[in-house]
Amino acid sequence: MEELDELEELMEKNFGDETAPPTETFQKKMEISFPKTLLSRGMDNRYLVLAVNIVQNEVGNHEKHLTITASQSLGDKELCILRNDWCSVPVAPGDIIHLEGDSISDTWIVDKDFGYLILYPDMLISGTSVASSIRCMRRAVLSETFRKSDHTTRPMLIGTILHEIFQKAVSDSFAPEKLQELALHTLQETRHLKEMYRLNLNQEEIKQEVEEYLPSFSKWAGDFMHKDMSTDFPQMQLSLPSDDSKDNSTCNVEVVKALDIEESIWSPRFGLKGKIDVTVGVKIHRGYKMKYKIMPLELKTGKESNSIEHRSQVVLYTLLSQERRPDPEAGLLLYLKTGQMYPVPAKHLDKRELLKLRNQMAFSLFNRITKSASGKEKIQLAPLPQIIEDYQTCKYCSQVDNCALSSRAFEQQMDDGSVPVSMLPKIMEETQHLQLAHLEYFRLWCLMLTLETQSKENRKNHQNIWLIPASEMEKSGNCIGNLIKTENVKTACDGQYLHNFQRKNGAMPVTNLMSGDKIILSGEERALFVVARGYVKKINTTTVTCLLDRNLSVHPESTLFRLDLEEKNCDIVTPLGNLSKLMENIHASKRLRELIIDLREPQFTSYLSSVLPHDAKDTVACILKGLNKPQRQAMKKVLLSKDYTLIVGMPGTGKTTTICTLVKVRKFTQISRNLQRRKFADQSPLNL
DNA sequence: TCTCTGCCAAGAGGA
Repeated sequence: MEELDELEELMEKNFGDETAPPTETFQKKMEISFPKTLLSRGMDNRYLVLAVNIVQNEVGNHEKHLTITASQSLGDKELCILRNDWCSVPVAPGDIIHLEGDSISDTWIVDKDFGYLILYPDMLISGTSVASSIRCMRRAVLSETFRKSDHTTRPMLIGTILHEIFQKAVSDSFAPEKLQELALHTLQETRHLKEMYRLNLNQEEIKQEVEEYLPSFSKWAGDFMHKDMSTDFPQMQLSLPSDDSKDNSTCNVEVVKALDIEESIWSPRFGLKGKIDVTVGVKIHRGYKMKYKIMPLELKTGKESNSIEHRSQVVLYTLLSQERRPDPEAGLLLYLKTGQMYPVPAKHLDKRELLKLRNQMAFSLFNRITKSASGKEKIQLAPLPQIIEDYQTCKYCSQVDNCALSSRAFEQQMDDGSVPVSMLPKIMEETQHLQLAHLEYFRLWCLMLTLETQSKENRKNHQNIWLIPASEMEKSGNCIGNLIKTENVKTACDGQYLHNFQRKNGAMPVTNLMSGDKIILSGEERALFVVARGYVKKINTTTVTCLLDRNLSVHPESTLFRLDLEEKNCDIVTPLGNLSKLMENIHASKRLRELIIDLREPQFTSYLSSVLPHDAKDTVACILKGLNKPQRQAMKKVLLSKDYTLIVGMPGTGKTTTICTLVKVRKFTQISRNLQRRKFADQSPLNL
């Protein structure tokens, strides 16, 4: 019932009359769906949009006027005027927004030169996602929705390995013999070896390809890393927004040191998140002037494209950086193949356009359900961003299958001309293996899973970390604030650090936190939130021990930390990914579709002897001894099964026991089969 | 009001 109410509220929110003034009931609803504490002023301001009006100004241009409030009572209203392209932001009454810029006498103005509006700022979207939306918004939205357990490719693996080598070298040395050593070491790591095995790649071949990059690493270090004579750094064209316009735009860039690698930043100010490859301290020499900046350095191992996507990623990282330190105003883009480095100034125009893309994406991801235009109460998935007509982009798109599938399942039956005719053949080609029943199944379960997330959306808690002080959150039992580090940080293993914390004054508060809980660690200060993530290892009345993914010994002893439970959100990423996989044009999926959608009856073999090896019989009989008759019958059925067997039973009738036994039997028969195979191999002349 | 289920993550490169 409660979920239905929430759903109705949602509908109301999406389809309320945009221009109507907020009525009493509307305000009441808003109070229910957005707890008052989530509105705030200041740096992390959160405004609730009460009304949206399109207004024509004196010059005849359109403006969007938002009536907004950040006050608890919703009574204290302010005005936000959106000009120029900002008019296109899909903002509606009931939305939460964040505003950057200045407000003069309770009026905010966001135009092409000043200010930003961030829609649903607590929805954090990754920088790479936003950058990928430049070419195709639909692809960006689809890859957030169907995050397939995508297979790594060879170039990706090499990219990952090279990133790691560079990141190690930057805090160690770029001397050729050192690089060689770091490369060898990295190539030997189990996770990389596993990937090579999966991709059926030759280790020596990968090693060779990796080694080809190393001279460029050294060249880059020679060109840009700190040295005594600061005269021969390569010339670069870079002017920062804060530079004097009369100044020469040519400068020398000197990388003084690396401050962090893989720095993970969440920015609820810009609604973004991401990981910065390398955070570097840079001296910019211009004539006799010098500026010191801490900038993001983004590494790329592929073609030296200096593409808009790559540059945008850097611009977005300059926004993330502002969570932790002063505005870097620019970032660096380094192509590891050649050692060529490009400076990327973060201009207002670029930031504005990227944040507008982020808003569009946030809109699509937030409003996933709509009422159908024709049917009165019919609930359905909201339309995805439109299909683009760019054969080149689609050719290399990792989401073509989901794109075509969604088009067939959701769009083509609407027949509203939203699908470009020229793309129809491609869509048919991608989906010709699916029958109507399959599309119907896909449509139904996409909707059901999406409805499930929407009904649970409000329970997400991580915005509490930046919107609610620890002292307040502690009352819920899911947070502990006012913590300081005690003892030294111990390295548990690669990328796992053991930390001890104690209350600065007094004992631990009453808490629900237990050993094994997933937690987010932040500084009590704004600049340090989500500084690490990990698990509670041990907790008692005085000390909490955590295993974290970052070493916090770099922070001063006096730093105050808070620890928040990372609540499990409703995760439909996996089920949606599976749903997408079920529709793939591969044999395994075809078989599963037959069984699951077409309801083909499962098949069984007739004799156990054909599934159990001869010499395994006694042992299997022995394993089965502990089971009762119905359990043994179930086991037999499972062993004879070619497709699947459903075991149905009341609680406590022993389904789990049966499954455990099944695992034992499978394991044993596997061993016994392998032994047989080995015997055969030993006898064969090839000696496999 | 509590239980259960699906969860490591943002980016690795391609044009």
